[in-house]
Amino acid sequence: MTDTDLVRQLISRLARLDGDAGRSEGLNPAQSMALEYLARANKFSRQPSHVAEYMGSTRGTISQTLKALREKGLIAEVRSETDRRSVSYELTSRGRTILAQSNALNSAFNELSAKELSQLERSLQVVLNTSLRSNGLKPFGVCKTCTHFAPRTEGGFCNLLSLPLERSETEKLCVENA
Amino acid sequence: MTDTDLVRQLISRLARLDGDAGRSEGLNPAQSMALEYLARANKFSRQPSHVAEYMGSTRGTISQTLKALREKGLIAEVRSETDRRSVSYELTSRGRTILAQSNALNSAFNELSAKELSQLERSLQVVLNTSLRSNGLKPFGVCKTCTHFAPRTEGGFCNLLSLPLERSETEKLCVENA
DNA sequence: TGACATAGTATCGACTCGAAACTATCAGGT
DNA sequence: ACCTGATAGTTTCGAGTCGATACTATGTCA
Repeated sequence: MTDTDLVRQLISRLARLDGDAGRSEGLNPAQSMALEYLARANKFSRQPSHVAEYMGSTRGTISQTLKALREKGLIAEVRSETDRRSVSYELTSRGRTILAQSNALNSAFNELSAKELSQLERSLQVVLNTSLRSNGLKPFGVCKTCTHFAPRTEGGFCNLLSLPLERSETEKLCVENA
Repeated sequence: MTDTDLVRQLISRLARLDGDAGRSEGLNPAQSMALEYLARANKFSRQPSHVAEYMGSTRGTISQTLKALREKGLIAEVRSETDRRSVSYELTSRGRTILAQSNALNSAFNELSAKELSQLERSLQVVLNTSLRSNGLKPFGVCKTCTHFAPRTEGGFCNLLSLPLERSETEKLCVENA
């Protein structure tokens, strides 16, 4: 029983508590996670394959999860105009409402000081990025932190997609983040 | 998008990566967690109802999970001699082998210094205990940290069960921990 | 000897999950 | 224009989770 084993088990238990929070709203952990991802991802990163990559799952599985969320009226399909195979999802107003309600774990974090919380965030981020890299998975960081991002007075610019970004976009998750 | 939301999402992603580690051994996250719990719990805390409490699940669900682990030959049933309803489980040698192999996330923690790791452990423990308390769940801490524990030169003594504890027992999880 | 609590199991329906097969669409080369 | 192959999503399968409910067997207390 090492220290890292202990931390791993703490993380597992916390994730279970957190995932169970959405159950009262009729969501299981996978559905909560997909909904949260869609809420945080930018408009280039809301396709089924992106959700699958983020969650470390397969397109087939995520197809089912998105179908469940769609039938519950929490997300809506947006078809691409340039690629007729491509589908994107966005939260309905009901989806946003549900999401805001399922944050049971949040109050527990108040026990930590602002400094402890930011230290916690940094440590978890380091461990996550290392694991993702060693498993060949994408980081899905926010635009601001990306190597393709160039800051502008208002918002920024993505050098990979050659597109200007509004300020709100720069806070969102992106598949292309590197 | 608050800081606590971010930390929650980091925890979810890490837990998924960690849970998936056992899949190559043919275990799903729930099975991994139950196996890890049984490996860490003391002999008074290895009954199906204890596993259910630890995992925040129901006896019915855990009954199925334990059945799967039993059929895979990773745990063995031990019937109580004093209460014929009661069943307890312990790891087989095969179970211990499998458990030792499924620790994919561990190397990522090497990125953190010893100090950062212990700080991380402390913060997570605080948040977990707060959440558990506010949800009316048991902490499942190790004997050493329990209010019923009295240290002795070799091991200790449990004032609740009025039983001496070997040194190795004092490092194990207990249902009665308070 | 009840009445009731407790330990565990079985079953149901909705869902996850990986794997594999499948459809539709797009892109490159000839 | 045509064929080939890649890509985006969906469907289906079997094993399993999960909560809820109903069930059996055993223990406890009056």
